Amino acid sequence: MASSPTIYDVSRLSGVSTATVSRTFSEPDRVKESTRRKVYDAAAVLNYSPNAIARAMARQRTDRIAYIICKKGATILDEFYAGICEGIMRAANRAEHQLLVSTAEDWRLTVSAAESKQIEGVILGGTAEPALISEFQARKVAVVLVNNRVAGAELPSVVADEASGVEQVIGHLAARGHKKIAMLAGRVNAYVMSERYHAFVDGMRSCGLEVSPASIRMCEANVESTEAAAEELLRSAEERPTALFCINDVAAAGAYKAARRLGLRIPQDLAVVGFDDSSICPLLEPELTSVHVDCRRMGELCVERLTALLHGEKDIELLSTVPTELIVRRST
Amino acid sequence: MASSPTIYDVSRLSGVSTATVSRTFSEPDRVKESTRRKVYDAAAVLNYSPNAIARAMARQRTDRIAYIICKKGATILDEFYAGICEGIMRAANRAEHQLLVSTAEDWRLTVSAAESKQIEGVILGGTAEPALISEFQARKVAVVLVNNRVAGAELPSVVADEASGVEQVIGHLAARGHKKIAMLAGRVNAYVMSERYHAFVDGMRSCGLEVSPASIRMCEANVESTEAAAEELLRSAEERPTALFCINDVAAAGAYKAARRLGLRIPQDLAVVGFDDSSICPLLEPELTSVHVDCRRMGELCVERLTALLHGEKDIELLSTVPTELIVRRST
DNA sequence: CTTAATCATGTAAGCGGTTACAAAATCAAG
DNA sequence: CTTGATTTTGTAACCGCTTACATGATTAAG
Repeated sequence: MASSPTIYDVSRLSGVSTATVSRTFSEPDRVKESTRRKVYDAAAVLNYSPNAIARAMARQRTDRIAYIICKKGATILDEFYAGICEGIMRAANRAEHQLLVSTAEDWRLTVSAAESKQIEGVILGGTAEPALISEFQARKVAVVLVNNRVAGAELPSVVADEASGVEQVIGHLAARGHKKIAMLAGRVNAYVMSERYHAFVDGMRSCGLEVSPASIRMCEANVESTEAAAEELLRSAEERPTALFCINDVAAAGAYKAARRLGLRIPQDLAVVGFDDSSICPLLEPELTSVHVDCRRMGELCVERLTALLHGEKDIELLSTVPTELIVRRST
Repeated sequence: MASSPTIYDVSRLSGVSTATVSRTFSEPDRVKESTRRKVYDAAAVLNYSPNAIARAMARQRTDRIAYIICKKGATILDEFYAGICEGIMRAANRAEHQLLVSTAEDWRLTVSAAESKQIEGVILGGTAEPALISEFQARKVAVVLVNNRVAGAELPSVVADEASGVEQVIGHLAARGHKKIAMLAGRVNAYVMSERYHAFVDGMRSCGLEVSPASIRMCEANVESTEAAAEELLRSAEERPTALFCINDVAAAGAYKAARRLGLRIPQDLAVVGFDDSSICPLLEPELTSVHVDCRRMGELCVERLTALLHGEKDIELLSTVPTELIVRRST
């Protein structure tokens, strides 16, 4: 760290007061053109740049936000949350926010860490514990949810347009003549799960297709579990579904395996659709049709909402929805 | 943020001086048991926790580090770098470091951001520009490299034991009777590329196997490119290789596609091995044999090295290697 | 019971900025 | 050339914590 030049050094060298130097850097318009030049020159000579810590201290404002991923097990490794993180990073950078990233292993710890680190706003990704949320609110930390909603709480949420995504899927399959469409509903996240589930049921109904209870299978969101569930589903004699809508791409990979084991060809015997359009889609064979979710955009929106909250703006949109788009590939 | 309680409030309520309160929180042993209790009690009543910013200001030490991913295009979305990030996050948390994550789109910006944000140490992931590194060094910011090495620079590097991983691959294939082993060398990262390449050549030699120039194909590290390259490689009549060592798992997925197109069965007609043991391995059909790299551990080691540097320790290990392990699955 | 050494605590001066307030400079109009 | 309004600059008091140094309390040794 050595001893970097301070505002005093710049003040001395440029011959103006420290107040003026300070103003030159934080509100350049409030200082006369000629002095501004002098200050900039001196700063350049000294290689000075303002100390963000001292500034935060004096301003009583840190411009610091955090992104906390609330999901057991996977964290930033989850491609979806990483995509959101990416968007948050970019936007935070532009808005000159400092970004701290962490996971919510233990919400007590998380809160106290946030407290001592003087975080002003927090973006909670995934299924945030209500206790965590209210703890933040009690401490006047601005909160934005992403990929989640909490009924009643007056919190801005950023989500994907799950309903539209699911509709597109069903529309696409129906247009291809599929009537028996089943759903493989891996348990990913309470909010997402529920959205996609209801959208599926509604979508089927509005297309005049039947939803038998047997056509929806719940399971864990890993390959083994989804493979087993898919196999059961495809085996259930009666009338084997001709298309399978999977709650996410990993579940679809499980379905692929089950299909292969049962000797079903994709897409001839069975159409498969995933969700998220993650990087595995083009790697699978055949390439997987999936619903694209612009998670970077979601991250950016989070920062926008948070910034609005921090600026005390009124009438902040409480629900921001990012469009989804079906990417048709060779699995349908 | 409201106005949180300060050390003065605690001082007043507990009846001791601010200095004692401060000591109670930063060096509890230097204060008598009974007063310590009083202070803790008062702090609990007020719900006080020390302000990290003020502390950093007074101590002239921020305990703040950054992880900068130096890779065009992909960033935290790259599973490998995300894994490292995960490890860094955990370790930084334990060491009570604040962690800032960013990408090095433009190294000038990156440096100046780091400067004003008072970062004490930085972990550079991937191929860091030499200019970036020396700029940090000039500013007395501790630097640790991960997944990269720079000749001559006296910087701690954390890498995976690529050589051993490649050896295990070749040993495994040789033991299964493969003689014609080819390499699909997608360009991932200068350091990694070069390590795996040389390890391949050396490993083949030491197993007494021949490396023809035609048996190594270079290409970009995406599916399309690797698929095309693999197809060419497998078509080159002469003597078709019976095993394919791919520089990473994505490249292996490309090889899968090429094999399928050519009607080659995996593993009967062609064995395929990847590298990184990423989450796609168990999703592919057949499941992909790959070299596991413990990237979380790499992240943790980075923080350990960085902490050592910051503590001014001497004799810091300049090269830390994380073991790799071949995970045999059904593709070989 | 001193005296010196040790331990525990208090006083107050920073750390590097910001900003309320006051003073000085500049400008426009009479 | 005044006068008042406006712009620009300076002075100095914080922001919340740490820590060098001084002081008071305690303990061990003589």
